Parts: sequence; structure tokens; C-alpha cells
Amino acid sequence: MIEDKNDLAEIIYAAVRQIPRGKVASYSQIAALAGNCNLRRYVGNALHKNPSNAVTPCHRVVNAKGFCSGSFAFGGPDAQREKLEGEGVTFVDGHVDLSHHLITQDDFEAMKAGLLV
DNA sequence: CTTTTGACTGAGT
DNA sequence: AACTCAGCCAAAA
Repeated sequence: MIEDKNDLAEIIYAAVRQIPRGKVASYSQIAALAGNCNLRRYVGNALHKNPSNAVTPCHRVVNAKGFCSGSFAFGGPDAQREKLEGEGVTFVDGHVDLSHHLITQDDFEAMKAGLLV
């Protein structure tokens, strides 16, 4: 449920929340859901200001390489792995198995639909 | 108001 | 294959 506030942060958070369980999305995809792939930068920034990792599953958001953000995260890089594994996501060489858990176009549209609610 | 920075990405070296 | 450079946007200083 996106307000008319046009708050990109809200849209971004909402997009992250729309990530299907057991899947992960890259910043670009979140930005795309927000309406602009160019906002990829702001996505990271918005998550940095993340109000709560509980309402915004940042652990489902990874960079294009499938790794965690690299810098400090919601509570530790290991936390991400545990959370994702708990959702059915598998890891390969310390990074998310993008080949099997990166959201597909179908998931993408499903998320988009959820945002428009 | 200008400048810097940031949880990024893709292309070039 | 690893590192560097430039580009995108918005918020904070």
C-alpha cells in the first residue's frame, strides 16, 4: 500500500517486503520496482536508514553478485545467511545462489502488483 | 545553495 | 580475473 507521498523510501521498503520468501532481489530490481532503475543508489541508502529490519527484510536484498551489502548490515552477514536459509534460500561459496533464488520476471511482476495495492 | 556521500552497477583497463 | 572509473538519484551537512 503505497501512499501518495511519493516517498521513494516507502516504495523501496514496500518493494523489499514484496520479495517472495525464498528469493532474493538485487538493488537494481528494487529500484526498478520503485519505478527507476537509476534509483539503485538510493535503494541502498534507503535501506541504510531502514526503520526496522523486521518490517523491511533487508536480508532478502543483495547486491548484483548475490553477496550481502559488504559493509555493515542489519545485524551481521551471518544473520543474512541464517535468515535466508531459514526461508529456503541456498548459498554458494558464501553468496546467495542467484541462479536459483534471484527473483524472476514473474516474481518481479507479482511484487509490482503487490506494490500497487 | 553547493558539495559530499552512500547497503550500487556496469563497463573499461 | 581483479581493480578502477564514471554515472545514476536523493538526502544530509
